[in-house]
Amino acid sequence: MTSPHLLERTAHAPRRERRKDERPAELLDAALALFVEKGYAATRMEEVAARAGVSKGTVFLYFPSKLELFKQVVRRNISGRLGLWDGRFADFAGSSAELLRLTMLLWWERIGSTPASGISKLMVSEGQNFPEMAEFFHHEVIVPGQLILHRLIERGIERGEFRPVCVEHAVQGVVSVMVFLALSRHSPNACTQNFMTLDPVAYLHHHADLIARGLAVAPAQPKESLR
Amino acid sequence: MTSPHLLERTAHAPRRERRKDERPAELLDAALALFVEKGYAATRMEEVAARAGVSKGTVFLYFPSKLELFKQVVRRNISGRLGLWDGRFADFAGSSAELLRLTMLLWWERIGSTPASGISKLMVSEGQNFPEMAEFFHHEVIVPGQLILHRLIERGIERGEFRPVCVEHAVQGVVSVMVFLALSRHSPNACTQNFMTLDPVAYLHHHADLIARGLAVAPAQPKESLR
DNA sequence: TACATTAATAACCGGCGGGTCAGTAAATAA
DNA sequence: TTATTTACTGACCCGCCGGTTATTAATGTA
Repeated sequence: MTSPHLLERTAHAPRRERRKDERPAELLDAALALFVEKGYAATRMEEVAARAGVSKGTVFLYFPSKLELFKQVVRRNISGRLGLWDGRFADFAGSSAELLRLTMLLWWERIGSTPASGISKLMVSEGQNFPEMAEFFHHEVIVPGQLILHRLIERGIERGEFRPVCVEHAVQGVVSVMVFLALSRHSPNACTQNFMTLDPVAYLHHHADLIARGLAVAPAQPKESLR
Repeated sequence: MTSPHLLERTAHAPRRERRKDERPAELLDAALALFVEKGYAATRMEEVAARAGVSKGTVFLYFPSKLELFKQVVRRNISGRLGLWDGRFADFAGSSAELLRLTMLLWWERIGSTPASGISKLMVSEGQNFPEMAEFFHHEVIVPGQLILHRLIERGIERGEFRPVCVEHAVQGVVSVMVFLALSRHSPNACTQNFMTLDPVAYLHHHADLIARGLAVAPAQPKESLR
């Protein structure tokens, strides 16, 4: 008997297409979706290939290893977009509190609300098992990302808008808000059916207010420093 | 050359010990430690055996499969300890707010502060990939655990201490506090070097206050209902 | 010492999955 | 049309790991 899929295929599409330029992006998108959906270790290279409509061998034609594929995914979806913020800082005229709010909302728009936010969960759950992956993520995302926030807080202090708090702690506070939001979006029914049903944007506004108020130089009553 | 470890072994201990009674507990402890440390999928049965000082075959002598081993770990460390709370409810004389605080602190003492809390993270990160595991955890831990909290909240309402809020939502609020605490303890340097350095007990007291205050029947000003 | 029982072992099996490579066919050139 | 290049394929390799089993030795009994 003749193979049935061959008949089917020849009817409408060539079983082999040569599209060198589009492949990498398609593979990276497929990989991101699967990494977020199933985790790094549990995602098989053949699945990535299948979702991109290609054979397993082709994946290794464009990416030398699974780890390298992951790194490119991170670059494409996170590190590569970190430059967005740099531009905003130089010519921003408003208050640092507004800049902080803008930063958090921009993060949500460009990263948090996209599948890319699933990578955070991935680092939490599998970073331990793949040291090289964790290290890469650290100096490719964590360090530059915190640098952006660091400069933001310092800007506020220098302009006399924020109290001279420990910058590291303040950065920590901002990061934890975003991390928690990212995590909650990618744990379907973790330990209780989706334990964060509230509106993410409202959540961010709320914490932007909270942090800005906590950092503001002597607003109302003397409060403990934000940690 | 003769095998060095053989010489070593014969010097001080029999390479084979028959201790039928102690093995299961030792294996379960080893398994818990490794599951929490490396995750379920990444933990190899041979590692479990090694940590318990036994060969791989012995593990399967006591537990028919990896999944069953996991289930026993959950029973030993979580479900099996859930009965602790039942006793407290019948003869407890104090206020429901105090009972809530007691419940949360007891959770911390018996589960949260022990390695068992790592299982929560495990469910978040791998539940998706192991449906049977997730289902087991759900009706072995989630359901009975939430039932305890459910009865606690209802007790408060019936006694006129709490407002007649949606019980499910209130339960959700309590659970999320404990889940977050458990998660933060088992993500070494996730996305920012240990992003929760504060004292867990203080954290629980703080939220116990917060929730009790939020549930209290008309305390000061009319506030939005706890969600 | 002889023997039975059985806890524990270690060699083994089979499927899976990351990675390889000889070959195939789609584009381009001659 | 023929020849050349190369994007793409799929069969294959091999190490890993969950699970099995034949064998071994520790213990109890007499």
